[in-house]
Amino acid sequence: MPRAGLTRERLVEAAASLADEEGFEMLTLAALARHFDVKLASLYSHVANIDDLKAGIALLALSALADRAEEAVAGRAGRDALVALADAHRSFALEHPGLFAAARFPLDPASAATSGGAQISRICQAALRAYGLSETDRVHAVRLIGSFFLGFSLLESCGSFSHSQPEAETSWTRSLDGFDMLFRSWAVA
Amino acid sequence: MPRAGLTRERLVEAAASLADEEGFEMLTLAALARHFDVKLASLYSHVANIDDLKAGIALLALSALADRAEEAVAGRAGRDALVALADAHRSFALEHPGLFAAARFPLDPASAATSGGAQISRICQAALRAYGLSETDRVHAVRLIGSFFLGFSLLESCGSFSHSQPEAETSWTRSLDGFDMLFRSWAVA
DNA sequence: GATATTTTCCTAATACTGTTAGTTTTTATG
DNA sequence: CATAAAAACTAACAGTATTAGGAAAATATC
Repeated sequence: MPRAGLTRERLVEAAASLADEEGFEMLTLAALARHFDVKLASLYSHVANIDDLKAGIALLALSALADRAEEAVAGRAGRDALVALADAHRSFALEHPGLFAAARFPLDPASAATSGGAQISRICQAALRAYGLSETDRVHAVRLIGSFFLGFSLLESCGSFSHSQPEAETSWTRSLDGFDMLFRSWAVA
Repeated sequence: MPRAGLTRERLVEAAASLADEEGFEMLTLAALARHFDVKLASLYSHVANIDDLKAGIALLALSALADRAEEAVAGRAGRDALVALADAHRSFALEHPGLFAAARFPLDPASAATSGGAQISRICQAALRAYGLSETDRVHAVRLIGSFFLGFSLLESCGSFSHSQPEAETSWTRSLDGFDMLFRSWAVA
């Protein structure tokens, strides 16, 4: 029998696609093996176990989100940068629910520190620079919008907003306008 | 052999405790059966399957959170009500991580509509009444703070804030002060 | 109180998933 | 070509969820 040509990278990428299609919770080594038409135990030459695979997807997801965020804020400042950053997060969550879920898989501190997560934090910091906030207020602002992006995306994608008027979209832009105003009011003289 | 005296209610409550101790993801029918010193299959006289059990925990969690929220806002208005409501959410998330996770288990529309979730939404609406917002702005405000409460609690409990200064607590109160200011600026004349 | 009935709990069996150990087969290297 | 390394396999085991059907306890009925 010819070899399947498996690779840790190919496995992680295929698993990421499966997660987007079927849900990160539904992801299973057995399903991944079936996808490559390979026996389940064969995967263990490339990943240590299922948590290792999931950590790989998490890193991929954080990296992809960081790329989007970086491109979104490039050449923008102030309100424009804030809105672009926000939309990058939200569209990522809506287009890649599996990756978005994977991004919250718990990582060991070492991987976390060098992951796209830390990168995203820096990008957010930079995106808010034009507001001229103090050091600590910029941290508060990053945590505020990060929490909001995450919470809103979660609630929207599980349908929490779909049974009341108005559209989720409207609340999104209204909130972002509010944050813009708030951060301008936080600005130091 | 004497009977164990199982009940759907006892099962759901014990499972909720297990979820708080070991994590909602780690919850298993087998572990629950061991807890009651009963065979696994015996549980099926009281719950339909594991999703049914999880849905039961979700309803319990939403109801418990609604109770906390209701008590928190009682007799308070404006900023006081907002902060009390926020702290009720955050303390619930920190004290009951398993229940907090369970509260996001997907429910069928029928259960969801009569669950504590809908109740919490109404409590939030009421808590913001003193700001004198328009109908739609009150919906936006509820969605905004709901997203923030959820996102912040998630990030805090997975340690996202613990590797940078200042304390998460500080960002929490700073953000709530910001929301108070924002909603006052949204108020109609 | 004896009998019938319902409910609870059990045993047994099946189907998945994840994991490890050890073996064969392919590929790369000298 | 011979040999070593890596990839994929077979086989086995443990854990979880689920269903079917049986025994026994609690409950209802006469």
